[in-house]
Amino acid sequence: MTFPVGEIVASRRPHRKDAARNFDALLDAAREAFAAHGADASLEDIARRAGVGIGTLYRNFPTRRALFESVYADEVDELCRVADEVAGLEPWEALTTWLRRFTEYMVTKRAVREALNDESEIFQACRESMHGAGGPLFERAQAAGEARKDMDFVDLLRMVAGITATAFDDDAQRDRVLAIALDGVRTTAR
Amino acid sequence: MTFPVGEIVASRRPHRKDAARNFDALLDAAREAFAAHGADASLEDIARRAGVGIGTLYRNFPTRRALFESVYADEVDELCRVADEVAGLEPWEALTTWLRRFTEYMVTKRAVREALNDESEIFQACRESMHGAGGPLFERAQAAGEARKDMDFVDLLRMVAGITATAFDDDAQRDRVLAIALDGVRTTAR
DNA sequence: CTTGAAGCGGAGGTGTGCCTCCGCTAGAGT
DNA sequence: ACTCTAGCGGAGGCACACCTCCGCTTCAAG
Repeated sequence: MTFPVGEIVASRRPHRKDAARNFDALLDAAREAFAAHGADASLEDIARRAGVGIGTLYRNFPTRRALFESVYADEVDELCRVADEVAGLEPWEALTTWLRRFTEYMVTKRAVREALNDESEIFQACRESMHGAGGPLFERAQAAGEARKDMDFVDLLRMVAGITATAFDDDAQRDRVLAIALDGVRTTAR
Repeated sequence: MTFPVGEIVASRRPHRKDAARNFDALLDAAREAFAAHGADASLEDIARRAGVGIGTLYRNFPTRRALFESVYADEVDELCRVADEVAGLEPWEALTTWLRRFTEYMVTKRAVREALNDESEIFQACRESMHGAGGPLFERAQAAGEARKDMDFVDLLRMVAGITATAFDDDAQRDRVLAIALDGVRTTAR
């Protein structure tokens, strides 16, 4: 089941044309900055890259946390949408396709984790939302005898998250390593 | 084969008693700080925790990089020693035992990676040294038919490194996930 | 015990990021 | 076209980390 976390962000988007444009530019710049510099990207730098003044950043996102949450919620929303899209594929195929998209999401997630030590409301909602979206894919694979039964969805996400967070020599190596680990998941059901 | 990277650090250790004590305290404090705060741990904070003035830190480690390298080299040295110790165990057992120690080392490594974008001499030496130590363990497991042959030692390290770098709910979960991924490595040789 | 030099520590100058505040700009409703 | 208000931007005060420099301390060799 998909829960529209993204709407939380959408509802904060200003109505005036210029303001809305700035809002979007800030989110984009922030996503990039978090991917590149992690949790301690400079807010002033984000504003600069978005082509707006620092004041505008603070008006839209009063705290550092608010900015993180918005970028994060946006990403989760996209992830839920993908889960719906792959619903028609074969069980194992659907799961791995979704996991591939999940790895991209992890770039943002890592920065958020770093920044938000304690659990915020949105963070909690996103977690639930994501589990609601991806969990069934995994359970379907288990039911089809394609995934081992002595692990749960959280274990799987942690594994994939970890592997894709490291620096690899090239994409080929990352895919190879991920495939090997997934072989462990596929190992005849126990 | 073990290459004594640690001696590079040992050779920099001052001779005077108080100076040597400070040197050690700084390395300890730095290791802790890097583990806790990553690459951007405050040098002033490290000096404070070590109970020395900031000047003393800079005398021993003129640049941020020098401090990172020393902590890192120390850790690698330890890792090489462990590789020798497990040489007597069964192939698979030896490999996994060493990998367990490797996961601890990763905490330091991650901070170093963050800090040292470009490749330094010591960094290179450490990599070689570590491969010299751990590589044979993996090859022995491959030869014994305990590890798949369509991956190399670097792939394995990346996988383990990634998995152990993520935050887990508890140690049990981390061990479980790591075991599953290693099942993928063990999968009947191809 | 004496003494010289190796080593100590932290004050202080510089840079950078955080966040607030307020005079100015430009969109939207009439 | 006019207005009025939501929204803009960036100057500036504060905090903190980096790194240098130099007068004081303490080790250890003779």
